[in-house]
Amino acid sequence: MPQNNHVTIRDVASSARVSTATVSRVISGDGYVSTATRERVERSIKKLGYNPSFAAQSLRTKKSTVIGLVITDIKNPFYPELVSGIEDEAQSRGYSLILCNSQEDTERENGYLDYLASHRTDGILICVPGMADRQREKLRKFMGPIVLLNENKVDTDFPTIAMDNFEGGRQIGKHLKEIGYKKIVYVGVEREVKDGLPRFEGLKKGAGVKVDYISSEDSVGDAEELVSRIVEKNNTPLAVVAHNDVSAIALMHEFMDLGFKIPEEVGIVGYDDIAMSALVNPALTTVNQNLRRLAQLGMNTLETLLSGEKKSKGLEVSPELVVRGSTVKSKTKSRAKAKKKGR
Amino acid sequence: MPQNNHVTIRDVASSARVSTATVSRVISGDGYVSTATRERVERSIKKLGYNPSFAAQSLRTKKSTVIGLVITDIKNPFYPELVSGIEDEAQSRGYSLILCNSQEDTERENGYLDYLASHRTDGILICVPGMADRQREKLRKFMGPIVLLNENKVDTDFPTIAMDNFEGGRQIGKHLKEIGYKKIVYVGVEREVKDGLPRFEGLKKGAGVKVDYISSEDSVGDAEELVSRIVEKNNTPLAVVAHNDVSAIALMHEFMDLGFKIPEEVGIVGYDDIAMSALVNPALTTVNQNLRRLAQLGMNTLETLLSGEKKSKGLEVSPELVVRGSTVKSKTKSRAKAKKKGR
DNA sequence: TGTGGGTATGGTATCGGTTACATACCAGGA
DNA sequence: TCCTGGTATGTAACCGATACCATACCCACA
Repeated sequence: MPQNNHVTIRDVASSARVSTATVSRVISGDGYVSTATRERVERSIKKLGYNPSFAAQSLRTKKSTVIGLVITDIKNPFYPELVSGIEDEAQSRGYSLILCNSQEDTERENGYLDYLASHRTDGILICVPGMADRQREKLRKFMGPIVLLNENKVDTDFPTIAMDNFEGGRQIGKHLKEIGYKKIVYVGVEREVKDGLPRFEGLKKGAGVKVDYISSEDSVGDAEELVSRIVEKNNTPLAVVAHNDVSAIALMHEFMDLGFKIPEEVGIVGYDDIAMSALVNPALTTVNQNLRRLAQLGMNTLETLLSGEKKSKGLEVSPELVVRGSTVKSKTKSRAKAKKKGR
Repeated sequence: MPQNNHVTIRDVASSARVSTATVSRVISGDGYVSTATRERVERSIKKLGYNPSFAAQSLRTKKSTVIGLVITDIKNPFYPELVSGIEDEAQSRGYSLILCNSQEDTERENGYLDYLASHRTDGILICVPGMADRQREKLRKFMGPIVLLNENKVDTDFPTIAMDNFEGGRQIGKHLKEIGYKKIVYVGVEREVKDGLPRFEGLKKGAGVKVDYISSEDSVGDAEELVSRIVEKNNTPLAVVAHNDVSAIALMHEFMDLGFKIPEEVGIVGYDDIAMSALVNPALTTVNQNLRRLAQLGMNTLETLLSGEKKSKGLEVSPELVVRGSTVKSKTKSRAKAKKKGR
């Protein structure tokens, strides 16, 4: 741990024999500075190892170049891809992120929102279903733009980047119809009806057949019980469409344990296209939500709002079906080899 | 977006008819304030919706209550658990996190370190193998404590929380020996020799038999090629120990594709115990690194350093073997039902 | 020669808190 | 009665940047 006291703009100024104003101009890059002076100042900065104080800058300019990202739980495999995308977008625009893991806890949400307000965070991205409703008042008080990600168009007046769940369902339905599944079961989670309903509707539309809706309380915990409920009422072949990949993988393995052949007797479809879906056997047919695009649109919207414009709201991201072995028997080895790096 | 100008401490002061000093005392909770005054001030704060400016506080006190967490890539399934744990620990101690996804890019590491310095971040947690070596100088310049997580004891003078890789390897070896595997192959990734070597040594020690070391460039990408190399040189039954779960799952499915029976002909062991490992079929035997504990120790160490103490360094976290179906045929259905919530 | 605009730089108030110091009151002990 | 120390509150300097304003120089053009 080196010298306790920081190098300030004054130190740089006196070292370069100019005023602090000039140093400030060099740093920010606007205003007039002669080339000779600029170079002298830059040398001093490097020599002294000067870093401008973010607190002082932020206090004076009332900008923080920090944005808050509120999610429910980073351990949920849906989020890392999104967080990573947003981090990239933010980084390239000169913003940094404060990560807020709300864990679906209203208290924590509250605390974080106060915290973000205190920090004069320039803006907030929220990807927590239903939070906008719960925290309506606090959000309204926040000065600065707020963008909701993956929120079903609710009655908020915040700009929203939605996912086209209907389209995702429709693509699944169309695919299953083409393969020839006559019997389709949709397994949804009660907490997620808002996303699930349009998917279910899209699925029916795309498949053109009747689709059963089975609802569970928890998406993974009771795979065993869910599967027994399904096989009790239906004959194979049938297709099972789950609300997310984790759930789909649990269901798939449960079916396999019971001796069902995948995909001949039971086809399985997930949602999200998490990394693992390409690695299980058979690999999972699923829907890629294009989170990269969600991240981009989210940051774009936030940035245009930041620059003062009143932005049109209501963008939507189209998902894309990814067909793998859990619905189609591959002739060759079609199981995707993920190119992810291990730790 | 409400009023553009923030409520300041002066607004509160005049509303409560006291000085700003008194309001400050109420907020910070130290110094003398009479009960009557305190209540009056608190009412004003609530009424006006006052949030102290973090920038002003931080500028004056030279503390930020923010710590930087540097990792390589949040998409790597190893990290979410760790990040989540650290976020919890930080939160409960009153700190917030700035998440730095370095993506193993030296440029980005550099940029982030400058950024953290500018922000007068109180401390830094680094969980990027090898980064301490690369960034030695920049880190030394940073005023404020730095703790390295999961770094093999290198020749740094930073406090380190290490993982006991030898012990993890030893537990795997002991387990495989008890089951009766005579032939063991360790698949490691070149970039990860530092973690891998002690594991390999522990594995030999625990198993008491010769162990082959096969090294690959990428932990997942070339599962097919790796498996063909393994089966070419070895007869079943054999056990394959991979450097991480993602890699192990890829290898396992490759073996299954080729018709090998798991675990009778080929036993598979991973490392990390990521969420998915309990959900694949057969479920993966692996080593839980106890990241929760790592997070706790990391934050503890950082906090004692923050409070000025010169802390002893060199803590170590013990891992724990988790036995599942990929090494032991389960009589009953032993596949763990993960209780994680889906999205 | 005077004027005006572009260029270069410095002086200093200001952002919104914290905190050292000063002030003042009150009670109890010498 | 005076002094001391605990309690309660106010005044104002300060943290480290930015940015408005002033100053000064140079050169071109009328």
